[in-house]
Order: sequence, then structure tokens, then C-alpha cells
Amino acid sequence: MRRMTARPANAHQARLLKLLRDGGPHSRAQLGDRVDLSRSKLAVEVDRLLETGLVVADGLAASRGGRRSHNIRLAPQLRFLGVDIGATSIDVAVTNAELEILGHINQPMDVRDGPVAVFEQVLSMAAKLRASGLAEGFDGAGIGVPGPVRFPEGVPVAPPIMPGWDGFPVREALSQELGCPVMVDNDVNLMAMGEQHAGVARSVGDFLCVKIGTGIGCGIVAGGEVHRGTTGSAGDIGHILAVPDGRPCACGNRGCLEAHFSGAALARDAKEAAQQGLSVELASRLETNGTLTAVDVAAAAAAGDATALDLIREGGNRTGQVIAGLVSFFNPGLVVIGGGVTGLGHTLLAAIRTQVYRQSLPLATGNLPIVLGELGPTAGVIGAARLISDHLFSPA
Amino acid sequence: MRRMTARPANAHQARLLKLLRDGGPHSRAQLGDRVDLSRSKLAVEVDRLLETGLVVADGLAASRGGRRSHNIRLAPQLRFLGVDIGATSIDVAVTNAELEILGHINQPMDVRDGPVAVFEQVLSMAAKLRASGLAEGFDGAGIGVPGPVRFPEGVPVAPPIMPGWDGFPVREALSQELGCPVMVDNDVNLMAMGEQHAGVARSVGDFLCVKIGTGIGCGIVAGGEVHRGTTGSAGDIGHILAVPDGRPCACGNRGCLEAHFSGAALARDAKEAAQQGLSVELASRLETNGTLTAVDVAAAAAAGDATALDLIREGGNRTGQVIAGLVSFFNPGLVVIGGGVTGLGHTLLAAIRTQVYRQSLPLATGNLPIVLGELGPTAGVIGAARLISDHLFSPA
DNA sequence: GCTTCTTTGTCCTGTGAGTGGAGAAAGTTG
DNA sequence: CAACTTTCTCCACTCACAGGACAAAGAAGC
Repeated sequence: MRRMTARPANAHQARLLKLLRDGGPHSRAQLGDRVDLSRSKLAVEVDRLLETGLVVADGLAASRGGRRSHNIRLAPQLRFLGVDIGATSIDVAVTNAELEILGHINQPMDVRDGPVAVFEQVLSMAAKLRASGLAEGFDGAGIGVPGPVRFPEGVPVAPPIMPGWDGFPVREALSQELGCPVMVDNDVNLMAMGEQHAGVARSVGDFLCVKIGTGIGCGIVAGGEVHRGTTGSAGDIGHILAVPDGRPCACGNRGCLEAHFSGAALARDAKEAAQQGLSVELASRLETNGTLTAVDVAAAAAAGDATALDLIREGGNRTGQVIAGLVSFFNPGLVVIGGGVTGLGHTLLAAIRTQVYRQSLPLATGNLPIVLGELGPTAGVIGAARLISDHLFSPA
Repeated sequence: MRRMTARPANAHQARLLKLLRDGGPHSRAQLGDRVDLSRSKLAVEVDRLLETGLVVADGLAASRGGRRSHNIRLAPQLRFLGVDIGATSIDVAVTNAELEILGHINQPMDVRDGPVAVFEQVLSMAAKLRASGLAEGFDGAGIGVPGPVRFPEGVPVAPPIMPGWDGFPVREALSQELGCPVMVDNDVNLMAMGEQHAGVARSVGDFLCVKIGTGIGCGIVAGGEVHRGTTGSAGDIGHILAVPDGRPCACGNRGCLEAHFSGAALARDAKEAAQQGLSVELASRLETNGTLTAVDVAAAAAAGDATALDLIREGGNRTGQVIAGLVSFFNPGLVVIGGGVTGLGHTLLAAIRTQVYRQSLPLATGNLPIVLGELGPTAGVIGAARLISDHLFSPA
């Protein structure tokens, strides 16, 4: 089957496509209410989009007291692939053109196995989704990697936690394999875009999206646009100093936030506590599983374990202190907390809130919601689909 | 004399005006090389601008081997007023439409005297400049105040160091008095715009501009645009935690950056050191002047006084630590240090650089210049003129 | 001084974008 | 079945803009 070949010919068409993507099917009249074009001009552009096959008119909507309108919608056979490569697992999902997830699979994997192995995995997951009948092919793919990316070229640069990926032409390679356009970004930026598109950050212009997983990072959205920085490393807050002369960090410094709180740090601290006999709960879990992860700490905390709660509270305080500084600096309208450790739930959130509200100025925090992400593990893949659709739904 | 009444009628005209502002006089042919319009269309728009009086054609340029070209330039009688209200002094300047400073005066003044007294002062300074023959009137004015501003309305909000200004309609009041359009912004943002227009930050898309004066703040430019945040308080880095359980700050917390380093903190620390007999140099200055300021510390440091140098180094380290975090977060392409304490010069800069280069990741600092501002006290007033000219040179 | 070439600026016409109104199509309501 | 609504189409007119022809003005060579 032939995939999407056309691109919008002008800004009007791009606007219409994004409207249909974000708001679902519209009649011509409804579109006219939202785009500030005359009905005649609108009809021309819609007709041209229909000709290209990017949108279709299917069926008539119910009458609202007059002639029934045609439903204009994005071509239903369009398929985007969203890929979210984490430090320890891979998420792959298929969406339609409205970025609704049609199928989603997750598999554990270590990025440090290198790009070749990871690519093989991603391709086999994509093939699985295709084989299940959800897609005959992909019109575009977005992919997130856990490190800085030179965005225009789609190439990871100097990624600390994924050696072997430096300079690997992710965009080009994946595009070749899948036979469709590909865009690459940092996983944290994609999570932010996901929450912006379909989560808690809808209609917020300036917000921060803090992702606490194996590491810790922050997606920055300013004026509705992701801020990536000069070298693509913006939002890399894991190595901000959190504790003067604190724990040694993999980066060579001491006291980095990531060394004190992150999925990895939490697991390490929990293990230490268990071995020191501070927590029966954690010790028994260590006994059974042979190791501990953030999930164990969350379970222990849920069971009322004081040590686990302390660890979470302490980590939340550290994180909150750093976020407080970022809030003073950036003055966002919303802070979203997401990533693997969101399972720690309210305890974590409360600690973060306390620090931020206490340390930042009232003007910046007065009306500042600090909330958990709404989309969980789907934020990344939705963001990835959004990334490529933003690209494809822009004039060539 | 009648002032500027017209505004550009469309985006093309706006583009042309900004080109003439930033690049000086051009011939029609030169303009054509820079705006991607046909010569015919360009001629039409230039003619319209000539009709409005916003630009004039005066004289012929030297021939470059063919017909001589007409010089097209912004109307020479246009005048902008740039006002920079600091915590302890006021700068007022007149510029032409190319934002060149024609006259500049500075007077000491305490913002805490309140808006009415400060306004009187500003108006008398403006009158003085007008009386000196530099301007017959003003076509627009930009004004910076040392606190957060609700930008669209031009009203200060909850300004910590300028009680009495909260909610004062600066824009409206000044516009009434001067009889011209006025735009209001935070003084730090204007400094950033000044350095962007005519200083070290030309042609840098993402940069930070740290202003260390009585307080400490940071102008944020992302994608060429000033980031003001949700409530206009972005860049308020003075109250980021720099020293856990450190010195008490006026904001009620402890250990804020501003409590440890700023013009005021430096003066306080110098006085303490002098009184404790740690520095003969500082003590003698305290004796003669009755008080100490950052200028005294700078002089003592220049004279080789170890205590003064230590104070500067220590403050630079604190500031550098905070900036290091911001660099990791924002990944700017340039950091500019400005404000009153730039007199502390290389000692301060060296300390800041050391901390940033040591603590931020190589990818973010690899090619990151950290430099002193180029414009000194004129950055603010140039930025103010730029602010209003950006407004007036945009389609109405 | 004359020709040729270069550069600058103007004029004119064709094309396509876009608006707004008239009216057809297809409903609902009484 | 008439009256009213809503949706969509068609058409004529306006304006933005490009591109080529050409005029104006000067430089360089003979």
C-alpha cells in the first residue's frame, strides 16, 4: 500500500491538518470558525487536501437545524510510529493521524548494548505491531533517546549514559530501515510534548516537565515550543549541584542531583538500608528478588515502611530544592513530574511541593500547579508521534 | 513639531524598518538583497514608507560602476527615550531611530522613594535632554524597572525591592506625561536586549545576561526572544538557594544567592571585614567615606588587598555555582555578566568561569563564552529604546 | 566623444491568492 | 407546505506579487 506522499502546500493547509489532528473531525463550517479564512478560500484549501488524500470526507454529521455537514477528517489509514528508548526499556507504539494509540508494546533492554542491538529490537517491535494488523506501513516515525541530540540532524551527541551512540546517525538509519521520514529528540522533550498534546499540559504555554527515571532530566517548553538549547543539552538537570560535597557522581563531580535521587540512586540507597538492617520490609524484598528497584521502594512505602518513606521524602526534598531554583529562574505556569518514579506518588510530590513553595518567591509560585504526569509510559510515544506529525504537517 | 504617527502597514514594512534600524542606510538594491521580495514589490513598499515619513531618501551614494543609488534611511528626526530605573540611580537617554545614543544622563535616586517622586525625576531628566536640543519631542519611550512586570499592561507586580510600585500603571502614566507610546519591562531584560542589539550578544539566539547590581537578576533570551515567564518574574535568580542554611535574606529564607553576593551584600561583608580589622585598606576607606560600596571593594582589590580579593572570589564562586546550574538547565550559547559590580572585573569573572566550567557538563560548556557586558551602563537604555522601537516597528 | 557594459530604479502586465455576496442544497419547525 | 437555518458552492472582483522590459545614470575602453 502506498504511504503518505503529500505534504501541506502552504501554511493554511498545515494549520488545518493540525486542527484536525488535535481536535478530531470537523465540518467545513467548524473549520471556518477557527482559521480566519473566508469560506470560499477555506473550501479551496480543503478540496486540495482532499485531492492529496491527506484528509477524507466521510459521512454526514447530524443536522443542527439545517443542512447536514460533511465530516472532514485526517486520512484514517495514516500511521505514525512512536519510539521511546529509555535507559532500561523500549516503548514502541502505533498511532493514527490523530495521535491516538492503536497499539503499544514495551520490552526491557539496556541502551548500553549499543545502537545496533537496540535498533534490531526496535525494528522487530515495529514489525510485530505491523504484523498484528494495526498498520500496513508507517508514514512517519518519532524516536526519543535518553541523551542530548543534535536536533536538526537527528544525531545523539556525547550522551553520558549511552556510550556507543555518540554520532550514530539515528535519523538516517531508522529512516532507511522503515522507509519513512524520522525525527529524533531527547526522551524528556518527547515526554513534555506528550503531556502538552494529550496530558496535563494542554493549553499551557510555559512549563517544565521533570522526568525522574534511571536518570533525571527536564523538558522545557517556552511559548509553546520545546527549548533545546544551543547544543541540544538543555534540561540536563541531573548534574546540577544538589548537595555540596555530596555523593560522588558518574560525571566526576560530587553532589549532583542524580547521584542523590533518581531510580538508580534510590535503588542503591534502599539496598544499603536493607543491608544495614534499617528496614525489615526492604530486606525481605532484597532477599526474594536478589536486588531492589524503585518499584520495591514504592511498594514498601505503600506498606507503610518508614525507611522507604524517608528515602522518598529525602529524595523529593533534594529534587524540590533544585526545581525551586528552576522555577525562580524560568517562572513556568506548570510543573509536571513524570518518569519511572511517579509510582512513588503523593509522598514524592508532597516533598517536592513543600520545597518549591517554601523556597521560590510567591509571585512565581502563587498560582503554580505541581502535578504528576497524566499519561505515564505513553507520554513518550505520544510525544514522539507528535514530533513527526508536527514535521510532516508543516509545509515542505 | 509633529511626532511619528504612522506605523508599518504590514510585515514587509516592519521588516524593512528593522533592517534600516539595525543596519543603517541601505539602497533599494541592498534592501532587495535582504528581504526576498521582487524589486517591484519592494519599490512599492519603500514608496509607501516614504509617503508616511517613516523613512526618507536623502542623497545619492557613490557609484559602484553603474547608476548611483539613493540612500534610504529612517527619518532622522525620530527620537526614542530610554529610561533605566535602577535600585539606586536613574539613567535616561535619547536615541535616534537607529538606537544610537545622542545624549545620556544619570542621577542617583532611591526607587523606594516611590513612583511619584521617581517619575518627577525621570520627567525632569527627559526635559533636560529635550532642552539641550537633542529632541523636540519623543516618538516613543522604553522604561525598565528593577522588578517583575506584567508585560502586556506595563505594570510592576509584587516588586520586592520597590514597595509602593505594586500595580502602579507605569506605562499609562508615562505615556500620558510624555504624549507618546511607552513600553515597560524588567531592567534585566532590557540589559539583555541592549547587549543583543549593540553589544556582545549580537547574533546569539540563546543567551543569559546576569546583572549583578544592588540585587541580582538574569535576562533570558531564547530563540532571539526575551523569555518573561508566566507572571513576568522569570530570571529572578537572586533568591535561588546558594548556601544551605546560609545568611538570612530579606525574602525570609536563608542562603539566597542575593544574601551572599550582590552589591549590597558585598558592601555589608566589606564593612564587617573592615570592622573586624581584617583589612587595613577597607578600614581606611570606611574611615574616610563613612560607608563602603562595591566600588570601594573594587578599588581595594585593584590595590591588591587580599581580603577584598577574597570577598570577590567567594562571591564569584557562589554566583558561578548558581550559573552552572542554569547553564546545565538552559544550555545557552553565551553568558553575559553585567551590572554595577562589573567593576570587579577579571577576578569576579575568573571565579564564575571556574565554577561553571567545573560543574556543568562538557557538552554545555564546551563552547560557552562567559564574558563581561560590552555596553556598561548604556545597555539598559539602549535595550529600552530597542523595546519601544520593536513595538513601533511592528504592524499596528 | 562615442560605444559598451554595469548597476539602479521604474513601469507594466499576467497570475494566483483571497474576499464577499448570491444562491443552491439540505435540513428542521410549525 | 411555508418559513427559517445551516452548510456548502459558485462567481466576480480586488489586491499582492513576480518577472520581464526598459529607462536612467554612471564607468571603462577605444
